[in-house]
Amino acid sequence: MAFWLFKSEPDAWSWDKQKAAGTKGTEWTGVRNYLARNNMRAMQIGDKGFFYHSNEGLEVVGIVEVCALVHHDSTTDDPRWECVDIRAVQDVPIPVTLKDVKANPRLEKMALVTSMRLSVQPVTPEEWKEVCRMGGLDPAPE
DNA sequence: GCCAACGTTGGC
DNA sequence: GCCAACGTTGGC
Repeated sequence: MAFWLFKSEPDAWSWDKQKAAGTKGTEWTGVRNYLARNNMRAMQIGDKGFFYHSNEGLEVVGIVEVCALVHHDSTTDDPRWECVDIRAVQDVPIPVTLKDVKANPRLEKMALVTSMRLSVQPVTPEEWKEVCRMGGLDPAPE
């Protein structure tokens, strides 16, 4: 199983809305970046991800799970753009802020720091465990 | 609201 | 195929 990080501006799509979408989940639409799309192409059912609020909050607020493999993004006619479906799994009890991530030497290589603008990012198992620990989720959900 | 970083577009 | 111009993202 692989780990990921999904970025969203709370104004556009917040963690509350994601949770309200329930276990059926929602399409992660609107990605118009090849690298981000390729990350979604690599996702498997059951892969876990962090839900990160950009612009406002700047923190990891929840855990999500991939519940549908990549398929065409219904919000565009352009066949290049695809998306997966994700569903909320649980809150992160203590949201992990970008500041916290930057201040932690074990997370200095995290894409959140090094590839600031990438909206769908891979997360290593080590980073996953560390962010979960910081977020008050211990042991980390497998 | 500003601006740096970076991805994309388009002229050559 | 290069690279300058442009647009967008996202932290501050």
